[in-house]
Formats: sequence, structure tokens, C-alpha cells
Amino acid sequence: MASFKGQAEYSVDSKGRVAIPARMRSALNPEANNSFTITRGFEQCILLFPLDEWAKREAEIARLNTYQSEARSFVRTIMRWADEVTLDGQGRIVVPKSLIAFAGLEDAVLIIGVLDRIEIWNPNVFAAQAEQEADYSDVAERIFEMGRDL
Amino acid sequence: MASFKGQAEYSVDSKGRVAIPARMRSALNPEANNSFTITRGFEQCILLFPLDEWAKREAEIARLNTYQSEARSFVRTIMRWADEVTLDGQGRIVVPKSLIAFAGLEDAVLIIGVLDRIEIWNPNVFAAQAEQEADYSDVAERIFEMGRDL
DNA sequence: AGTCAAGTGGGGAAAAGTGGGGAATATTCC
DNA sequence: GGAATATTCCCCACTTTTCCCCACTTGACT
Repeated sequence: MASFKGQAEYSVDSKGRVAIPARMRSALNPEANNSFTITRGFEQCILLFPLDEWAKREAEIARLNTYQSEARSFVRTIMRWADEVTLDGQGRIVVPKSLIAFAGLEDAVLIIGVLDRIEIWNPNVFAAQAEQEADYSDVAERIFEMGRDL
Repeated sequence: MASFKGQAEYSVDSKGRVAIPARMRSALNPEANNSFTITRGFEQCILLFPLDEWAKREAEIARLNTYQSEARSFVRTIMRWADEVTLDGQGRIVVPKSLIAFAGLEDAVLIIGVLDRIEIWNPNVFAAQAEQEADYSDVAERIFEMGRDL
């Protein structure tokens, strides 16, 4: 599995292009074919999954029973936002307009590497939501029930 | 299996033609022969299945026990609405009038790629029904019991 | 100082979406 | 049966968007 880490603040140009940090590009498997599946996150941000990583997720989704109305609507929502993007010669992707609107992207973006995915945020949206989050160390204690060090 | 994804808002012209997004067209198998089976969905929308994909569904449907009245009525409804359409030179299909009426299509349509099928909606109808749905992330937690990210 | 890699910006060719005309085929109505 | 009308299908033309390529700037490292 690719392991993305780190953050960077880059710009969005007038064509909706966003450069992917060289560090993260070099973490891609060859099987990803320099491409990502781009989609929305649960929070107001955009997610990038390398193609090989996404294939696994999609296989799980495809297993759901679409004769069930809730599953059907769930699959629809996921796939609706998903799209495939490929790095251009300069290491950029074009972000679909619907996702730019969803994430509220303007001139600048915050790009964060999070293990198997890359997140793209409007820096202001990120700051606002980070404020509302519970304290980092409290959350850590809760997630790792024993409160053991990290 | 074809893997349709993404959304687009296109127009319906006076002849009932709707363009299929290039992204989705290129996801078609050659066996689909540039053709779809078009039918109604469970919700108020139109469904497009590539011909090869539809063949599998039809095989499933044919296996149902038609000595059961519910199954009989189900099969009848599906097949009643089904029709075959082929892409024209510009990548469009002609939507049968009965389906335009069923889905309440006007000038604009929302086209959504949902794995093995393409859905065509009146954007207003879609928005209205999306409102009624449970929160995306709640559903996700329920469907994937562990609530792991997607 | 010079080289190289990384990020940024823009121009132009190609593709995609939209609209409409007209021939071929069907349908309806005397 | 045949003419009038409607429908379907194929093709062409226009506009917008997308994609690919080239060029510039900046900062790091030698």
C-alpha cells in the first residue's frame, strides 16, 4: 500500500489544476498508472486514491445488494462523486468542477498525505473544522483505549 | 464489468436525444456494441445497462419462478419498460417517449455513473429525493460495520 | 554561479457537446 | 392504393471544453 504523509499548500489555477507534491507522486505504485480516483470525503474535502488502491474499494462496493434501497442509494452517492484523473506532464491533476464546488476550493489548497489517500482542502475550511475537533491527545486516548503512547 | 462513475449535467434536445459522457462511453466493453438496454429504475429515473451487462441480468430474471404472482408482476414490469438504444455518431441516444414521461425529463438531465449502470435523472427530481435520504456517513457506518473510511 | 527539480501559467490542437437539415422509412388518412 | 404527414436516422456545422505541450520562476544543491 502506498503510504502518503506530510502536507503542502499549493495553488489552484484558472483551469482547476492542482499539483500533487513530488513526495507523494513518488510514493505511487507503478500499477496506479499515474492515476487516481478522485472523490468526496465525509468531511468537506476531496480524496485521492491511487487507482490500484481504489480498485479494492470498488470491489467491496460492487458486492452490495442493489435490490436494497439503502445500499442502492449509498452506491449511487459514492460513485456519483467519483472520477478518474491522471497526472499531466507537470505532475498535476484537473479537479472536476463539481468537486471544486463541493470542497469550496478557491485559489489555494491544503494537500495532506494520509496513509492510503491524499486529501485536498480549502485551507480555511480545514482550519475551521480543525478548531471544532476535540483535542488531539484526548482523541488519541479514546481511539487507542489504553491511552498508550504513540 | 464496466465501471461507470462520475456525474454530468447535459441537455435533452427537441428530438429526445441525450449525450452520454465520453468518460462513460469509453468504459463500455466492445461486446456492448455501443448499445444499451434502457429501462426504468426503482426510483424515478432511467437506467442504462450496456448490452453485455444486461444479458446477465436478463438471465437472472428469466430464472425467477413465474408461477409466483409477485415474480410474474416484477418480470412484467421490468420487461415492459425495457428497450434497446444505440449511440449515434455523436455519442447520443434517443430516449423513448414513455421513459421521458416516466422520469419527468425536461431540458436538462443529470447523468450519473453507478458501477454497472448509468442513471438519467431530472435534476430537480434527484435533488428532491436526495434530500430525503439519510446522512451519507451514517449510512456508510451502518453498511460497512466498522465505519472505515471510503 | 550553474544546474536541476519542482511548481506555475498559458497557447493551440483536438475532442466533446449541441443543434439542426434533409433523405429514407413509417404511418395515417382519404 | 396512393398521397400527405409524421418519424427516424444519418450527416454536417458550430461552440465550448479538454488535453498536451512549451516556457518561465523559484529555490535547493553542487
